[in-house]
Amino acid sequence: MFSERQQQIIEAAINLIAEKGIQNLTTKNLAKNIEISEPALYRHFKNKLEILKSVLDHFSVKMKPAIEKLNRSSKALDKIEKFILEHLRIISSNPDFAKVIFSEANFQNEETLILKVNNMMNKSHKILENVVQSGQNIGEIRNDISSLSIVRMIIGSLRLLVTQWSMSGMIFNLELEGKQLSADIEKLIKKK
Amino acid sequence: MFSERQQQIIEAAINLIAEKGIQNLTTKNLAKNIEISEPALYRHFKNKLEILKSVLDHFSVKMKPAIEKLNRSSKALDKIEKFILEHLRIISSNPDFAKVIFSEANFQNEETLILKVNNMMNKSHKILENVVQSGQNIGEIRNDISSLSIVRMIIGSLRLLVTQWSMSGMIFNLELEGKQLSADIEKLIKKK
DNA sequence: ATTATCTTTGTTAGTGTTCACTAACTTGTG
DNA sequence: CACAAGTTAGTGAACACTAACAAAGATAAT
Repeated sequence: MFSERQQQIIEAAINLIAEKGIQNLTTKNLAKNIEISEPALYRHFKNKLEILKSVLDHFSVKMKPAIEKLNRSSKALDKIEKFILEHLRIISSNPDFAKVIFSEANFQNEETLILKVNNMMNKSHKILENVVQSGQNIGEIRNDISSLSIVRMIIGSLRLLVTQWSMSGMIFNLELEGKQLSADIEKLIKKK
Repeated sequence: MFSERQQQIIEAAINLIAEKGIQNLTTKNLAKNIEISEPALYRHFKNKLEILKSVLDHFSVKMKPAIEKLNRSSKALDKIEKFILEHLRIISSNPDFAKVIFSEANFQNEETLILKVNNMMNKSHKILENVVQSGQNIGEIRNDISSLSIVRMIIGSLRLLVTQWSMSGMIFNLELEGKQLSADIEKLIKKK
């Protein structure tokens, strides 16, 4: 799909965003980062917007395993734990991703980018909601609480954890902290 | 503290950010919005950074009641409910705030702005953590779960709810949805 | 096998636009 | 007549992007 040069550009773009935010992503910085001239970028992407779209696609591909691995578990609670830990594992080993996630909101101006981000978010929310609902149906998860609230708490706390990790300069072990969070969530929503 | 003109500029800045994101906040747009010339802005603020700082200060002042009202309740669970509902009430009646919250992350580049945002967040997190901990101590809140996890779930789901409300174009009733969330959180963390 | 041509990927130099901000001057008010 | 608050005109810097040309390899005709 993407040529080597294109991948190089995408990765450089992510680096630049992670370093100093989205406003650090300029064609000048991008070109300097991979040591080609600025116009050479336009041999590989139509314009800057296409680069940003490709960053999101790259992002979405890298995050895929976090959802695909869910089916390997049979229990709902195990799936939820995997959902949390796999997300954190991927972010942990691609720390730049954490910063790009927060820049998402900065993409506000471009209609197509907003749509892309919304679709990505909605997709994983729906998958998790299905897991929670079927867990409630088979009596694994308490059903005196709406699945929507449970999903909001899981994804909300997950996102906040990543935010805190990123803003703290990544000083704590994200995956370890995630295990604690995951265990606590399980305690709360498990049906006794 | 702020002159009338300064307040007018701050409010216009928030409008612009809410409308099309932080990159929509230009001196040109700001001037046009309040129908003065661009240089006139500099009679009231040293530069654009000072305007952004003032936006955050304005924000912080407006959000204050959400925390100050906590003391009127005696029970921890009531305080948590108030924490959630007051935040949502303020955001609900100042819808532009929701968008500005997400632009927070875009302030990345300016050291002083990051500090301001971090301080604001940390302050309310700590207050809520104290509420949770004393609730655990007096046996109102279950203590088989760390207060950190509980706080993360409350604030995480609160932020996500606001994000979803804002991204959906504010199509649902934020306060109503907040009541549901608050009730569900209470069910989960209440000691029986 | 050699030559001719096309395509890909790069370069240097420069475009117009937008940005935050300033200089210098003006006007209204106490 | 001092001062606060406005104006018009314009600054250099940064931005995304383009025009024109160069080099090198692949393809194809002779």
